[in-house]
Amino acid sequence: MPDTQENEKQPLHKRLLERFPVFAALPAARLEALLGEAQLLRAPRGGILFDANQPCRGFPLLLEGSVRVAKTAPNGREILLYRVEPGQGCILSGGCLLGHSDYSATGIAESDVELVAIPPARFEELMLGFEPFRRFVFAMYGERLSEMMELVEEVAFRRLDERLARLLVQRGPVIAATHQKLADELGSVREIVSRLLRSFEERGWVRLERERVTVLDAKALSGPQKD
Amino acid sequence: MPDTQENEKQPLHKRLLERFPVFAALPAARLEALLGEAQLLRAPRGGILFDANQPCRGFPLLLEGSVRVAKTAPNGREILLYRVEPGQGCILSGGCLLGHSDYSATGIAESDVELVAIPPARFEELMLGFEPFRRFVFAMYGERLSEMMELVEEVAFRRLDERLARLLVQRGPVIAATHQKLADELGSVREIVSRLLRSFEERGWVRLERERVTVLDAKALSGPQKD
DNA sequence: CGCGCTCGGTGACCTCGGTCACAGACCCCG
DNA sequence: CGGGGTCTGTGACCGAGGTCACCGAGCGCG
Repeated sequence: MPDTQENEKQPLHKRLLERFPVFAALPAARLEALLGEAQLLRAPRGGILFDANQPCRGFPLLLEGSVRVAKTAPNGREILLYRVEPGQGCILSGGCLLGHSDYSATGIAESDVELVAIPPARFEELMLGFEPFRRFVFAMYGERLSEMMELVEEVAFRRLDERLARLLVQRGPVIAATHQKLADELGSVREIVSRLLRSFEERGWVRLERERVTVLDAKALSGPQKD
Repeated sequence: MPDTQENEKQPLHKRLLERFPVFAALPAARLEALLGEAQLLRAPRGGILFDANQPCRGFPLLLEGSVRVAKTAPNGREILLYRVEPGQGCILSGGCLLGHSDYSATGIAESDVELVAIPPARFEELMLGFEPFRRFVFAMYGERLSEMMELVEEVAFRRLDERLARLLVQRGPVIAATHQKLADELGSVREIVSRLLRSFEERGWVRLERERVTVLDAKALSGPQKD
């Protein structure tokens, strides 16, 4: 089946399927047509993919890299809402394609990013006529929604040390990030994060180096923060 | 109970269309079939419609009353995520129907509630074959999602006095609720809400009576809270 | 090498919001 | 009318976390 007619398309075709197995069920002809109209976009690390109050021009499917979707406060503080990873689409775009409103958050490339943007008309058509894709998009919505609800709960009720600890644990044994970046995930400020990290270090739970945090005792970090 | 169905069905048919005009486009036969399988449910004020970690048995369309969807913290504090009003469906249910996960929040009837529950199979079928409904559900998702994102921002960055003030303004000139209930919307506690309300009253922005807050100066409330 | 930048550490200080403990105030109802 | 619930007002206290100011350590680079 894989007859190459155009040099560029075939690898893309493959990569898309790799990241989005849902398209395997799409008849070859339609997939071909889809890829013909979709554009492959790249953005460098730090590039702004979308911003509050911008319309959007296509539904993005992420192939490579990761996108940070965050809210920014007037005073410069930020909070991470969620990350878009390869194999996921950006849900916000979906909402704004299907509907009405503009983006209400900012999307920044955390690393160099490659994505396929499906033009609105094609997206509509897919949603309409390709059930697996619809299911895929729906599942994503559902997931994001409950993530957001979790996040609300966390921000409303959990203390910052707990939240930081959880962040460290779930982001693996070695985190390469400045304290500022960690603060920007939590919606806090650098000094506080530094302070807490320091206190974790004093208890032997982590090791601190420049731009790097190493988790030494995940269990203690996960446990209750009383002292 | 379901042998009076003939009597019940006709008004129900009408009421559903009234609240959910989207069904006007559904062929009469299919609507008939749908209503045949759907159940009309009622719950008294205060009834728990769903709870964290419960599966769900149908997609609810709210006809009457309002449902409070909230997260509860172990220590008893609560925060309102959103309200479901007549003419809306409960989005969480959608996610959990289409997918996987259980509820991650609690739904409580704020007043006596009437809803039509569409069984999963019918819901699937509607989503699949009835484009306006699909669009309706999608739009709801998008809307809730951005509401949740707003809420995250608000909880993370706004002070409680601002949030309370906004709540009062947007809930109309007269709010009939205990301070405790207001606190439960904001994710705070009674004493603090009382304190803030008192301070609003001292500035002449509201009038306080038992179980009632009257907004006197919406503009001042909306304005910056500095002083 | 020395300059300048980014990153991290720290202490003083403040404020918002939560906690506790009560005391009236209001209200329904027996 | 009296008494027990619910609602609200309040004061003392405290702790988490934000703000400010500043410094020093590491690092890249001409």
